[in-house]
Amino acid sequence: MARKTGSHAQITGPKIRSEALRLFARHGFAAVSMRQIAAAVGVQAGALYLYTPDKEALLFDLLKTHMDELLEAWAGEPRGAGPVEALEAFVRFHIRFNLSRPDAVFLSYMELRNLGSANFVMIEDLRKAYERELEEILIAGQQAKVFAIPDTKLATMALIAMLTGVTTWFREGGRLSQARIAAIYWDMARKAVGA
Amino acid sequence: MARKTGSHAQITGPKIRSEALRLFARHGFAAVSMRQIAAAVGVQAGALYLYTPDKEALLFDLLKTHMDELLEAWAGEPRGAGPVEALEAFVRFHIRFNLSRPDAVFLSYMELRNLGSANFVMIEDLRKAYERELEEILIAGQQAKVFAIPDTKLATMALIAMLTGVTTWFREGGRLSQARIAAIYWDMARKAVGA
DNA sequence: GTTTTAACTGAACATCCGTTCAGCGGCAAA
DNA sequence: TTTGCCGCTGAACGGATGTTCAGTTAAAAC
Repeated sequence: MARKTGSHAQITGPKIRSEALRLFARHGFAAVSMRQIAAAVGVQAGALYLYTPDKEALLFDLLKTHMDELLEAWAGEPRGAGPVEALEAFVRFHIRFNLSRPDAVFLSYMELRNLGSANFVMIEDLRKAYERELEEILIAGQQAKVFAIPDTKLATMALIAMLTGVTTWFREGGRLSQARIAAIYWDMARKAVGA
Repeated sequence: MARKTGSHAQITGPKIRSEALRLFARHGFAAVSMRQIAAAVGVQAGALYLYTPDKEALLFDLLKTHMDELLEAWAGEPRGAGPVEALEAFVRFHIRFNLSRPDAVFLSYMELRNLGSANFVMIEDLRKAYERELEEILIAGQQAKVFAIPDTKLATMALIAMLTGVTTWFREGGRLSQARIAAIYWDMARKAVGA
């Protein structure tokens, strides 16, 4: 046997990435074998190597794509005039974006350690760039005296950790809607920075 | 060769747990082999099975011990009279305890998925019990009208995520001392709940 | 000084791992 | 109708995996 009916290159590639993402997020990078991914795609293990040079590159591709999309989406996000409006935009954006990609968020926070050092640094830098976006909002608000923050760096890490945590417990169709959750988190974030 | 000079049972057991904890936290449960743990301990792989029935039981033991110690330490922690004082005690305790055991904290949040369902539920229940401790403080403060929280359950998750996040970036000897960090986080937590 | 026992070795088990590659079937262009 | 090649198979590679166990030795018990 060889290729099944029809041409599949433009289906198989994306499907490998989506199945790998799902499996890595569920069981962890090291716990998922190339054969498991292949089986989920409906293909033999060898075929995966037409789309990725090796297993780590597959993980890196998923993480890099996620971070690129995150930064690009935030860059295209409308935000208000002042620091308070900018912070509200960031809070709502972060929750909305992360809840739309729970698997990728989980991977980004858990599986960085499975990357070689060069790849690790690349993802780490993208993450720092994103954190810097929030910190600049906090610094602007601090200078405009609309925020009261003892340390903008710590506040950045605290807020991001708080917001990202939503992905660990949120379930679609739960007690609260996504909009309600975002409103509550914005309320807490606003108070936390003294605005 | 067999046993080296001296009796080692009371050394080897704890050493297996501490080395396994370190390696699991660094590389992930699935990525660490029994032979790697054995090598770190200074023993052959087969000897590990005198101390644990299998690899998953070793992970479970680490997680269970961590959660037990966490709950026990909090139970023995002095806390003030009112909800505000209790929240301050919780914030400072959580940061101090988690920073003293970064590997175990990391494991607890990342490797639950490698547990069988029975073991998973046990650890999950202990975690819920700990979260409940915080929520009860928030509920008490809400009723006493010293806190202004839209939703105590969400506030619980938000605060714990914020506080636990410290372990992901804190490095001994960094820009800020642990006491200063705890003070800043307490400031933000207090504001976030409207106290 | 002898026996017992606790602590560990080292080899073996079947199975799985990531990765490579010669070959083949189905499709499109000529 | 033939040719060429894209997308994939299926087997194979060396090595690693978790786990078991008969055997061995140092120390403890008598």
